[in-house]
Amino acid sequence: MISKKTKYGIKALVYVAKHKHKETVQVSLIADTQNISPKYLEAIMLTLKKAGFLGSKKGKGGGYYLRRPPEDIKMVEVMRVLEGPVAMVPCVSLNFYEKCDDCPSEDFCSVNRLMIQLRDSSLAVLNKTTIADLVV
Amino acid sequence: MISKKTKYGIKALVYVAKHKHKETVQVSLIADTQNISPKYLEAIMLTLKKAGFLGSKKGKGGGYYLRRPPEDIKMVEVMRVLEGPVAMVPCVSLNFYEKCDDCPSEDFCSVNRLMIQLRDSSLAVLNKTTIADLVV
DNA sequence: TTTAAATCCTATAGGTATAGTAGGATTTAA
DNA sequence: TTAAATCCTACTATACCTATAGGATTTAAA
Repeated sequence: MISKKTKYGIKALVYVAKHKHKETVQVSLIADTQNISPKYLEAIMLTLKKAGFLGSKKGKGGGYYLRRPPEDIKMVEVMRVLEGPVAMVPCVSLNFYEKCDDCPSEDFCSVNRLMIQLRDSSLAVLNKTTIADLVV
Repeated sequence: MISKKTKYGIKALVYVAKHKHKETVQVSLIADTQNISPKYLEAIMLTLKKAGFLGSKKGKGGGYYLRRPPEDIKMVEVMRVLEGPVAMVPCVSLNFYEKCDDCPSEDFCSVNRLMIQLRDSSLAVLNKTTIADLVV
């Protein structure tokens, strides 16, 4: 299960992507139309900005805009920023690798190989899908 | 990320599957060899028993055994029992469906379609893999 | 110059799930 | 009778999620 943070973040990115390049979109507008808690969404937008997906303009008439063309933003990047690793165990994560405390060797771990397959099947989807694909 | 419960549960099933049919395997042995907290594993084994994967024998010389041939136990069943839904959002779950509070319509939800693709790619892996495949 | 609108930032709280632990009840082979 | 094993209930500690609160800062426009 993905977190609401991830779900909200994707919805917000798609919403912003529907607007013209550099046209600012306010958090309050996104929150209203997408049924998201405004303050919570604020924090999510900050995260997406720090990750480089969004730019912002402060003050009256300000808001957020996409910094990259939507067709260039792969969902795998978005997921890693919002949700974390694509892999379901740290020991098969490409970007967030960690050794398991309980496994003496990954080569002989029964779970390991299954998780690699799941990771790769998810990566295939997330690598070929972009924000532009989610804009209807 | 899957829970340790799921990881431990899979390892335990695979461990039991390596033994002869109806030969009992003790929780303490699995816990020792797989580096799992014995009491925690106890609870997991109970879950797997109630789900029909394992049978048990109480008392001295007792333990757990597989109730079904390992090549008949699909990983998708195991995952659903231990981890819950395969889908990453309830609104695309086949076995644990729930409507989203925030979405007025699933047809127009940008997240929905991506999550269906992720679900199906995971299902493809989990449907074709069995416990027997994880036994080396 | 003032005001309102907007992002930005920190701290905190409440709820829930995870990963156990504790202690005993029950069953069974030897 | 004893020891070994599953079975069962209840509890705890920690971390994470989902916000909320309150303000600081910046900016356009009146």
